[in-house]
Amino acid sequence: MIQVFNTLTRQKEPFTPIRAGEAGLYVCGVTPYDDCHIGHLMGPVLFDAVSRWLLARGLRVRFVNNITDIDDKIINRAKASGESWKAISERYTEQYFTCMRRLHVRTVTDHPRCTEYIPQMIAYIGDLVAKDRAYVAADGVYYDVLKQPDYGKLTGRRLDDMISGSRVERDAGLRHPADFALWKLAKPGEPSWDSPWGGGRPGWHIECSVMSLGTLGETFDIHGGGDDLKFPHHENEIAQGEAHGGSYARCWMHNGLIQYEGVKVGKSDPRMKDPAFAQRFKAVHLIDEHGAAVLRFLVLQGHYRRPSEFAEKAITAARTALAKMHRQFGELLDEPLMDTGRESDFLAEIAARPASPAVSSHRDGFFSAMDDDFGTGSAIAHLFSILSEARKLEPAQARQALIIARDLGRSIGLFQPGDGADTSSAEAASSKLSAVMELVIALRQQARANRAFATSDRIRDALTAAGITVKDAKDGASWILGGASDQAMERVMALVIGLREQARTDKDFAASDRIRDGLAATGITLNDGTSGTQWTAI
RNA sequence: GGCGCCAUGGCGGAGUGGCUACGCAGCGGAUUGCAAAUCCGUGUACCCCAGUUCGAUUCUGGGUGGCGCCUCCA
Repeated sequence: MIQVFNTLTRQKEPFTPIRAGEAGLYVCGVTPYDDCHIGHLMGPVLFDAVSRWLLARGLRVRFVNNITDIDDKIINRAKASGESWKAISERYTEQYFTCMRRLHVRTVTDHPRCTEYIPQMIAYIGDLVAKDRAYVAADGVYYDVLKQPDYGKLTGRRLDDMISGSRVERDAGLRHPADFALWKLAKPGEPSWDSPWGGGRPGWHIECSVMSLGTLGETFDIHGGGDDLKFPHHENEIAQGEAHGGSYARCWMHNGLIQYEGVKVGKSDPRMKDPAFAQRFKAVHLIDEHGAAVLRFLVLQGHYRRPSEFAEKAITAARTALAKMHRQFGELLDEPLMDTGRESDFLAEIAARPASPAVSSHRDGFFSAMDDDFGTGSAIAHLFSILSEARKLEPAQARQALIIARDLGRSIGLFQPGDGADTSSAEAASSKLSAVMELVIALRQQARANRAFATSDRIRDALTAAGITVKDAKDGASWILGGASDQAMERVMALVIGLREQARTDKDFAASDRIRDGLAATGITLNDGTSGTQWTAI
């Protein structure tokens, strides 16, 4: 039995689908008007894990993640840049999709867009007006909050408090300051759709109510979104939804937000004024820099309801931990995913595999952790324990245990084929090239100073083969890269390792250590194994 | 002013009325030319004060501190 924490009731409740064997999940997506912030991916990653688990537990899941592709922010951006609002929203929507793909978010079934639902929205608003739950004002149609006796029930607030509270401002045209726009009449030059109230566009909130109705029905199982959307967005969705159809989402799930050094990194965070600070939270940048697997692991290691710390230290710790797992999986990590249409069979099959008592007990622990409000952090802890157990087992049994851990992880989107690259050297290669080249040039200069021209020429030849041209000048040497940096890195490292190998063969350990130390200073470590020396970049 | 969340060992982060996750870092040892990786071992932490209890980090009340929302936000 799966338990889910419902924000509406503030307690865990057994998950009982409206239609047996099916689950309807709606998670608020983005308004695509700017580069994707890592916070925008929290919902997709977290709810993808939720969705995968529901699938694994035998439910058919319809997972809707909307795109609010028309909004004031997009229009303002278009006005400022001269680009069309359509081009802007399409570009950033595409970026959002790309980030999701890279983060292995695979379970979303629908991405409805606002602009595809305009007629339905107009009908919906018309219904609210007809029911006297909305009214026409000078600049649009507004929802009448006073007609909703329990308005504010999701976040436990009362209308009176909000007025005295401060920032809700009186507007002469509205019946109540908390009334919100369902339809906004267009000003000249703004995008506009015809409606009974005049040309305009939908207000914020209405799109989610209408698109969830269109995809999942009037009432559905789970509505998710970021913690900051509780108010006013979700509160207003509930108001509309209940005014329209009587009942709306049954269960509300809210994910914690991204923070840096304990403080939320949001739109209006003063720190965001620093371009360098803003840059580090851009999704594309983070994925490039740290790898999707590491980020997914970091997020899943915590609990979905709690904030997620994205300080450098936290990311590094996540990478180290994941790298350790990846190393232990070895080639098992890259084995293809099981092709299974019915996830539950897959999970049942994992549960049925033979395992040592300790492994079996942690496998059970994984199931319980996930069933209890999707405790991914605790579930991952059991994975670590299985790996730890595996080290004590005979090779054949150990392999079985590793496969169990891998497949459990895969049930929530971890350990995908190719993930190893995110924790290995390849990613970091290009940025390290110039640091290593500095060392290589120094080694060559030294060889020349010692009149060891054989070594010096060997270095130049190897660099040439790597696509690097060396130029000697009076005041030192410089180099130019002709080809791809990652390939050059591999070759240069092979050269450096070869040089060190030579020194070791000559028992010149001082020289050998100078090379190791020089590399270590640039963040590259060498591992002398039985099959040769491997290198790893941090 | 209103509503809510959280306080766990050096750090991150689960969890439980008594059996003290997990990861990172640290320390000791094995291994290694030296390292790295790996392996073995190692740390009785739970904001403060009352109360309930045989027993509380875990429950109740109060306090303190941090954070979030009440404006745009995922």
